[in-house]
Amino acid sequence: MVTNKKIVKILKAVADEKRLKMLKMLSSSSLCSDHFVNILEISQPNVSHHLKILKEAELIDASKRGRWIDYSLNQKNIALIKNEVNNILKEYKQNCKFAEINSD
Amino acid sequence: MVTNKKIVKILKAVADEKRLKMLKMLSSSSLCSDHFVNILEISQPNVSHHLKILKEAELIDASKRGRWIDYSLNQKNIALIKNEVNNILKEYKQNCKFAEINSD
DNA sequence: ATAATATATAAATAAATTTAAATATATCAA
DNA sequence: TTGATATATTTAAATTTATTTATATATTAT
Repeated sequence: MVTNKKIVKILKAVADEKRLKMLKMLSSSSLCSDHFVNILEISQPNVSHHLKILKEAELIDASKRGRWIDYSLNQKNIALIKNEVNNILKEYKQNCKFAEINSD
Repeated sequence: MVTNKKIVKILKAVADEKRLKMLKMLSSSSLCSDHFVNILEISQPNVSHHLKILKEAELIDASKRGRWIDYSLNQKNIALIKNEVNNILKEYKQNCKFAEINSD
């Protein structure tokens, strides 16, 4: 079961121009952090920070390959969030209980 | 055409626990601001502020009825954002051009 | 071992967001 | 008109998030 808090965490992770671009970049192939540095033209620690947020939201996976770390989309969780967004606005359509909506 | 900025604005509007609850509440019927005050147990000016953010993201509509204002989901834009979220992670799957991803 | 490279972490600062408190506006009812 | 109600706006304070700068860790190549 996915809590409201978790969904908000995921949505917050996506709701950022740079991270949205990073996710789009990852949709074509897995990438290392220096790709983001070069293409988005932001500092390496900044990229590292944004990657951390995406990791903590479990939207991406990291796998070490020698000196490099390959980042890739976590397809399972991506599917999950798509599903959640699709449902957000219909799950309470019927038999709506406000008490339930207002829980965490 | 929907810009990246616009999508991020919408995602930011949704990426908040209170606003997410408000949207869920609105999925069953249109409501006035005091419903949110009572059910979410937050102050009236705070509700007003969150409603403004949802309005500016064009996720909800407001229609005046005497002393009250009825808020309702803007179904057109809700559909839009669902669609965008669904597409975010597949639109660049093929023939991905990073220059394009990194534009606004 | 040493130097170079890829990434992470920490600390400091800047910027954005959220909340609270006070006040304003608009409408209705008496 | 006066008082009550629904909502909005403004300002300030608190909190969270993003960015920068400096430094650390881990791996590889020489």
